[in-house]
Amino acid sequence: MAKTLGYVPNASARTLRTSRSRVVGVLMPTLTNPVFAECLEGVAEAAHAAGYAILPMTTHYDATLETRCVTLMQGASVDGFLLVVSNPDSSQALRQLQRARKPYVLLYNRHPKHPCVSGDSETAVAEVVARLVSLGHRRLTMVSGPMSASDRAQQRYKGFLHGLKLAQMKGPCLLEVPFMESAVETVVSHLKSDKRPTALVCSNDLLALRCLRAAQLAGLRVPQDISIVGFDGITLGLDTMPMLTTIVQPNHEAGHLGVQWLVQAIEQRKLPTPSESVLLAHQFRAGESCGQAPAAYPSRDQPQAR
Amino acid sequence: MAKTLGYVPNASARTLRTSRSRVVGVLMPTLTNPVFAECLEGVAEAAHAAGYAILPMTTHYDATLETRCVTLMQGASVDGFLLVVSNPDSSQALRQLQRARKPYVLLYNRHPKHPCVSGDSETAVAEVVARLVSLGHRRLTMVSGPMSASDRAQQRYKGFLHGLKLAQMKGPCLLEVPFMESAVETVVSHLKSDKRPTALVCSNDLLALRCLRAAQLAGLRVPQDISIVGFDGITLGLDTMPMLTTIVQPNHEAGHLGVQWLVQAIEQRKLPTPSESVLLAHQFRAGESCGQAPAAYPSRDQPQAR
DNA sequence: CTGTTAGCGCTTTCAA
DNA sequence: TTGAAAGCGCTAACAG
Repeated sequence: MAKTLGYVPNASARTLRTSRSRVVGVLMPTLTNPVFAECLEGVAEAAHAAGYAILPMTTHYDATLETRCVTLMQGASVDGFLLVVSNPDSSQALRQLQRARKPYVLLYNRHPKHPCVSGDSETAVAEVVARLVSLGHRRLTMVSGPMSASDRAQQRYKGFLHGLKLAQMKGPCLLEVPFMESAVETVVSHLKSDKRPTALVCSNDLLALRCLRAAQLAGLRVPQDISIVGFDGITLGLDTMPMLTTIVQPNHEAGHLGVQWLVQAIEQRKLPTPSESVLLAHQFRAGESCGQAPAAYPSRDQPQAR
Repeated sequence: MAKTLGYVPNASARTLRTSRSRVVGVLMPTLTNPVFAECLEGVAEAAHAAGYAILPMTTHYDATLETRCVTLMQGASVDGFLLVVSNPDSSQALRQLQRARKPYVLLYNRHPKHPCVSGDSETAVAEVVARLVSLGHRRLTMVSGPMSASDRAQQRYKGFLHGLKLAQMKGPCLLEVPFMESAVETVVSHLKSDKRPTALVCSNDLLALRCLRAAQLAGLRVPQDISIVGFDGITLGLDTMPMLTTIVQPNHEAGHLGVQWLVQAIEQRKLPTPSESVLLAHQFRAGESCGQAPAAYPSRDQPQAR
């Protein structure tokens, strides 16, 4: 028969017969954070290139939902999973996948007992701290979302502590702000306190953007009065004023790699192993939100010449 | 037999038998624009609630890709389509769907011959223009992405023209900036020109954020020296400094409605019809980027007291 | 009303 | 090398 005729193989029949769906499930906390949206685009591209479809779901950082979604995806008989979980250690969803011996790869999470594609957040933040210190900053605050909701926040905080220690500075200051709401006010009041920091290290770019606003609301100029550094490298950070200084992670690429690894595993009928985990290189983007520490100690009590 | 036992029906077998996959294809220009990401979340939620999975793809405003993706999705035998196309009028992909008599619903697009869930961009922009005029603005520029890439841009521009006409103003000024790159510089030089506008009406929020930066680079204070209004109501606009004035569209809800309509059509085995198209109400968010027109004509040649 | 059966379109196996 | 046939798990139709 002429195959020039528009013949399209029936995916369901194939799946039924081979018990392989050529679909990978993708679980992310949210798409509202451009980091994940960008990564998902990468995933979609790579999956498509490999002849796979994707089934994406979002969990809003809710571990219960994670489990529910994974169950749902299993029902849809996906061939493998790409996940960003809240906490690999305690994740019920991951345990479920391990029990079922389903291939999966974690994105952004980093954990010795799971196959992960991630950046080295800890080192990156430590480097940023060193950079800030060399610019004369002595009072740093880390601004973070809820630690419990994300192992990345934890790692980044660890990096912060590490950086401080290397610089032989003490009194780590952590500002943990609630999720979406009122972050700005919290930061503003922190910045109005007596011994405010000269630099904010933010655990992600979305938070950093809010800090940019908070600083200005507090009457501080960025970067003259206070430096602000983000983490993630979302494209939007390029258009803020001042342009956000941040650590850029290859979001797109992370998606690509995750898919490639997972697909390869699926086709070879083996599980991705933790030992093959990939660390992606981060990159510092100078931006404009970060500068020399103000000459005077950043307080009203003792103005002081250079 | 005990159904308490973990029985999970096999989706492929069911699809094969019933020739219904319970999957809807979702086509969007990009996920990097939070508007679409938010909408996709709405779609995902509603689809899940209705027992459907989604298959999302992005086209990057490329009509050729639109067609290719739709073909791909047909191959995956999705039951229906949710699409944001560049231009419904000329869309090859839509023609293909019509020929195949596949149920589909357009999101954000607005066209009399297609089933659409959209906002009334035209009216909304005209209202904004009226608002600006009542604040004393007489020189407005519309900043838009490539008109050809999106019917929304066209409608918004139409609204702009309409608004100007109602206010009996002439000399519509349009600044069409290239896609991602260099938008900022283009705007900066526009703002440095002799008779610069006192207000920028942006065809979307992402562009408005760039204008915020451009204005400041041009040495203008927002909103004292220039007002800037966006369109879309992305969450990020709440955290800029000044907070973005914009028209908020119910992105989440648009996704919900689209899914509900589509699913209903699928289950009743009929096609969504253009006549049932839904117009969603927009909402004005005052923000902080918009104010009274500067007392003096906005130029260096004649400073002038209030 | 309950239980049995044919067949959806594909792949894989086995016979010719 | 090519071709026929079985069967994946489900649902719809039909018989008991």
